[in-house]
Amino acid sequence: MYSECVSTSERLIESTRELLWERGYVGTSPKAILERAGAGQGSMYHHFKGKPDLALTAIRRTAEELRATAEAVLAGPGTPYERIEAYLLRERDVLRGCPVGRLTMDPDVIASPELRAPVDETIAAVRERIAGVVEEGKRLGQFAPELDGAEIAAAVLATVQGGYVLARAAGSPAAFDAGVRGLLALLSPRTPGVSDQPA
Amino acid sequence: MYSECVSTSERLIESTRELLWERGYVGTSPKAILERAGAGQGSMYHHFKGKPDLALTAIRRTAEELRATAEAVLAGPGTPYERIEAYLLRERDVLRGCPVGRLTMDPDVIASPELRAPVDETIAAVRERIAGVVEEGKRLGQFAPELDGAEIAAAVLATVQGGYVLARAAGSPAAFDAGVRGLLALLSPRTPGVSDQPA
DNA sequence: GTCTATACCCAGATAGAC
DNA sequence: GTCTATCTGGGTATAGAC
Repeated sequence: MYSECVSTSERLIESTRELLWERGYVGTSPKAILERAGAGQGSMYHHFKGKPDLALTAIRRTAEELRATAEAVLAGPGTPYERIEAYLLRERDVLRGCPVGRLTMDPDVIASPELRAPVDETIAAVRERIAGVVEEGKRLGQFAPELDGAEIAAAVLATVQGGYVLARAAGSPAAFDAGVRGLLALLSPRTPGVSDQPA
Repeated sequence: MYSECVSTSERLIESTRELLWERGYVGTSPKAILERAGAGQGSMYHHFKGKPDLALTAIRRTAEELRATAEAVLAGPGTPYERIEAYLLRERDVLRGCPVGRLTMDPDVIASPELRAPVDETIAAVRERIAGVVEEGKRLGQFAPELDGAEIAAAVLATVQGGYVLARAAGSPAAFDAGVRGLLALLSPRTPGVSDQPA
């Protein structure tokens, strides 16, 4: 219920973001959005051309937010391994899943190039960012030189996205954590030159 | 269009399986099922109590099939690493995603213990099966003894499920393949006692 | 068993009053 | 800008004829 904040159009966007996260695109009706935003039909069609237009605005904002969050962790302090570790271990509302990744299971989103674009671009950007960190780690001797940065990045991102699937299937975040620990164990720097176990 | 095969109830189930895979539970209407099955309203409500009942039957069958497919590969010939490799590299219609995993993004499936149960059980079973293979590999010295079978299994399954997400976001199977190759590189047997590069 | 008819509410959008 | 009709079609289910 965003009834008490800022402009009507803002409340519509934020309500849509929530509902897209909770129920996806096909599962979200204009009516549900309006109820949550505390607005009437007219407001929505005044500010937006329709459901796809409003959803596009909401998706773009969510995508941008996710990108910024990932960037903050991946550009943070620490060795490459530590930054990837921080990305994987970052606090998440695991059972809610990824607000961007879940859209890939939405037939109407995938069918619309416009709606899919922000999803695609965001995931690609994060992937490239992680790949860069891995390459950096290779130069520092923290990762084996035969590893491919882009492939490891894909595995890291996939573990996160797939972790959500396992967790939601089981109704518990435990499976997500297990997958992350498994990947970190495999990724753990072998060259004892740079330790990931300080103190 | 299952109009030409077996019984009406069978056509209803198969049509539902297809639509659940393509569009998920909230995106699948009884009407669409009936059209694809070439049946009328009456047939559906004669054989099933309603949409949830029919969906449950369809989900159970899909789940059982997936379990059998995974079992066939994981119980196949080869070393533990080779069997996990075979599982990861097995032919998949990547852009269609996982017919079981996709259901975890469906709010109505997650909200219904009955519908979620087969999804949960199937994923848990495959996970345990993979964990067993990893433990076997540890005993053979193919995997490092400090690895946790259950965690590696979660990472393997998550890489597959997440790989679908990356691929669908990009509109190309390449990202799935990259993630799998990345994981296999990390998983690659280090102890040269057992080689994964024959010939 | 299968069909059509009917019901009722919701999805998505438009029109026009305030 | 926002509201309340109003509209057309679809989602989901029931009733009852064949």
